Amino acid sequence: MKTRDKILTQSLKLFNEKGMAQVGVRDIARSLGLSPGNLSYHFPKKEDLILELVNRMRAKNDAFYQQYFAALPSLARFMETMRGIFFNQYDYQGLLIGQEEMKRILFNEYDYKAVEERRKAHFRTIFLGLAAAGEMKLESEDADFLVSYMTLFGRFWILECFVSTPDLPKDEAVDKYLLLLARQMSLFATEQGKESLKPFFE
Amino acid sequence: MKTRDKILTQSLKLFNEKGMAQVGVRDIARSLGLSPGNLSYHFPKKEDLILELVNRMRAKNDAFYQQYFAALPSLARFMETMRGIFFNQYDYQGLLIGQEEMKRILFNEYDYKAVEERRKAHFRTIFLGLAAAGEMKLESEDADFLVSYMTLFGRFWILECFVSTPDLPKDEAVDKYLLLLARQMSLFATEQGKESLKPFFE
DNA sequence: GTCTATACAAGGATAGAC
DNA sequence: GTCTATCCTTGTATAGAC
Repeated sequence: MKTRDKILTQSLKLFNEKGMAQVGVRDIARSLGLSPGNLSYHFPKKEDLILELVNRMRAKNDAFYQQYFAALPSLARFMETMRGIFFNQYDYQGLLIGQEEMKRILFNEYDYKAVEERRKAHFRTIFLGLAAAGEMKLESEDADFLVSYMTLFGRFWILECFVSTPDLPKDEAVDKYLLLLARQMSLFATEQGKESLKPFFE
Repeated sequence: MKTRDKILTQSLKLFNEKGMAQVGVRDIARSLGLSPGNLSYHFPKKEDLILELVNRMRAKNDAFYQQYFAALPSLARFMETMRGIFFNQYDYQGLLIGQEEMKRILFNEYDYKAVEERRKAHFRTIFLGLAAAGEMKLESEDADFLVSYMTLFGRFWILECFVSTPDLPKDEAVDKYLLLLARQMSLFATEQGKESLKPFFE
């Protein structure tokens, strides 16, 4: 394993354990038996390290969405997709919980407005697809409402999880919030859609 | 105005503008024409300053809830209460956006598990009261579901707001998320309850 | 009680030797 | 690619003036 990869793996581990702000570059270097300067060689700024981790997390999330769009839409497949994403978010929890630092870093790096627009359009496509497939019944402004719900819930379920129940194991945590998501979806599901959601209520 | 109050007011202003982590004790002192040591006299640790601000925010929130419980429950009055609280949260945005630091500070200071339990019980009381008053129709696990929704939404609407639309003015921001809340409530509202919610859809 | 001056430790970052 | 030495900023603490 290359030093660069070792640094990334170890950093994520430490960030997940103590939070990004609580882990210094010296901590990371020491825990790998490297000099702080060496770490600076691979990642000039702590920010560069974090950004690389963010990109890896995003790549995995994107893969899940691509998988979803590769076959016919159903609420069951939507929920499976979100399950994969929730687990992925859990694995990168350290990045998602340091909101403040994250926000600053991402705002500098990306055109964040465009990213947000894509994010919204993305979910809108998913929900309209589910309606077209007969899984959901969406009237006038229901799609907008669900998109707003999903962007907030999909981003902050993990923060809520670690704030309100810090000791909940990974599987239980994901199941708990997937169940909440399924309940919300079922409020707009057709009979067919409710059938599709059944496995998530057991 | 006493120095102590000046410090609190100015700190909140700076925290709201740049975030807690980006504002140092020296920044606060300089912007008030004080020495850093003087600030240390009034608040030995930055944490003490933040905790005092948190307590002020909580006191205001509590006042809104007390007002709600002082009269008969209705969805209209519930929404009015949340409006007051949302505005208050907006005014203290700097505290609520620095999640990571906040979490660490609060976990050290309070029995956070107990606080979370009270928070949940609190919303449960509100929703069961609304059901008893004929404003909502709650079946088997609907109350649990709404409590989970409300704790997450009530805590993170403001983060979502500043992440996804950083430039939205205060009034529009609060209206936007109150509307989302009203939509969610209306999914469980009786005819009477829907009537009560009408003003929030205009 | 209120404030200034100052010192110290820890963190991010960089320059330059090997 | 790796290391040492060094700089600057930040949170924190304290001695001592008024």
